[in-house]
Amino acid sequence: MKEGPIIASVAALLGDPARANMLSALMDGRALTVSELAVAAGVTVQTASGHLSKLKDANLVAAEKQGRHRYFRLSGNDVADVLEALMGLAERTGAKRVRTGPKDAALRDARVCYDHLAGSRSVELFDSLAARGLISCMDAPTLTPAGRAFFIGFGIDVARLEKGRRPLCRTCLDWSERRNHLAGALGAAILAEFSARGWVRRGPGRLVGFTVLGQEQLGSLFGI
Amino acid sequence: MKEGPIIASVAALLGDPARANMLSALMDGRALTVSELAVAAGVTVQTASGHLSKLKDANLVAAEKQGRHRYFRLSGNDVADVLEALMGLAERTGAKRVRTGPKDAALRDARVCYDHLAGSRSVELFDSLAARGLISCMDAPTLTPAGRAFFIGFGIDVARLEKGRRPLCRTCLDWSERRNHLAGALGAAILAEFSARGWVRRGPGRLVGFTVLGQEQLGSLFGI
DNA sequence: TTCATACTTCGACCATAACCGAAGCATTGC
DNA sequence: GCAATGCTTCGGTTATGGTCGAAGTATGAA
Repeated sequence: MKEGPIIASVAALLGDPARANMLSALMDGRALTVSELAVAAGVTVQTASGHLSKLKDANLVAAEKQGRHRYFRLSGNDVADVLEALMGLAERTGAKRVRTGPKDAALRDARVCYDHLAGSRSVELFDSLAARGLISCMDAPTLTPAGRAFFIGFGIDVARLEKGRRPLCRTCLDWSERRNHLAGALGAAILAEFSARGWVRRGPGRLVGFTVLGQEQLGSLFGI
Repeated sequence: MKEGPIIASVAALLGDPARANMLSALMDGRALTVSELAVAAGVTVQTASGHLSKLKDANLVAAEKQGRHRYFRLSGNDVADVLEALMGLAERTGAKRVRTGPKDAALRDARVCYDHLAGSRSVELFDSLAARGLISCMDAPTLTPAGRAFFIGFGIDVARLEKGRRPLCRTCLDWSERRNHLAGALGAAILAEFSARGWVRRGPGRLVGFTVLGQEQLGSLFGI
């Protein structure tokens, strides 16, 4: 029953403000350089470098060298998921937010969670997909034949996604809504397709805004 | 975008080995005294007392006084969920277990997650319920009319559960299986009923063992 | 080659907090 | 009442780790 320490080592890494800020900055799925992350965390580069090597040793982030830059990204979707879950817990237990910005409401509406959509719009989308029988849900959500046809028609190469190592459908507990939204390869592909169609536009950080076109299409296609 | 610190304060609390051990000990849903938790964490009572007041201030645990004892329990299911998620992440990223005990395999099979079942048996149960149309799944799992009838027949007072503040069905990401199992009021009620029927027996800590009767019934009722 | 940029390593400093011994309350039992 | 148990508070020690300045390495540009 000595599983305490195993979680402590990971949690301790997330428990430092500087590292937490860096990981938060990475939650939009982009890869950032050491200097960018240093700014995000409000520390010097050498401090950031030290933090990042610890995160790398723990496999929470992955590094990629490109010229004289070194790009860091989260090592996987599950890291983002845990961060979301921690935000939810912090919210529920009333950990005081340092400074609740004006972007907060917009973030609750729609944001990026690593590589897929999160926020109230995303939860509604999940509901709609399930209600229309495009997705069925066992222990993990599954794409129905109807859903498969729908998304192929929508322009998503479902067959390619299915070939990948990554599960097609996953649930992810939404930080602000405390309900599930769709993650996994399909979740990522949907965001990519929305973006390609000009339905959404990336804002600073994790922020995502739906365009007028996007709002219309979301309404007519999914009834949201 | 300063949401880093908000998660850092919670994560820092989980990041101390002594506190992590105490929280792990509480994951079986029981309430424990300060002295018991001190033993579990391997520290003196006064140290444990200090840790517990911090956890209490952060609303991660709740305290209840009974005579000269003070009982602590997790403040909610979501705390246990986050701990499970952290264990999953630690597992995936290869944080070395300090000492992988012989109970490990048994724990993967069936264990308690705060107040409901977790482990491979639990995931299989969820699958079976969904496959039989007793539960349908939108963003959160929902009890179907057939499922409602089934569980009433099973001896669970579904109406009473529905009246409570707590959601009837919830998913919880299984640490060992990395798939969802059933949580929420129904999940808790199922464990209670299994226990009352003598299908399962609590072992030390989070361990749960299925009795011979339980195995048979699980097979005939759910095909597991 | 020389310079500039991006990053890492080293060393020293400092603050936080984990820890325990000792003492102080509170509750129960005798 | 007095003793015993369970827990909390206080004080002092210790050490872990976050921080930055300075120096070192690697890559790219002039």
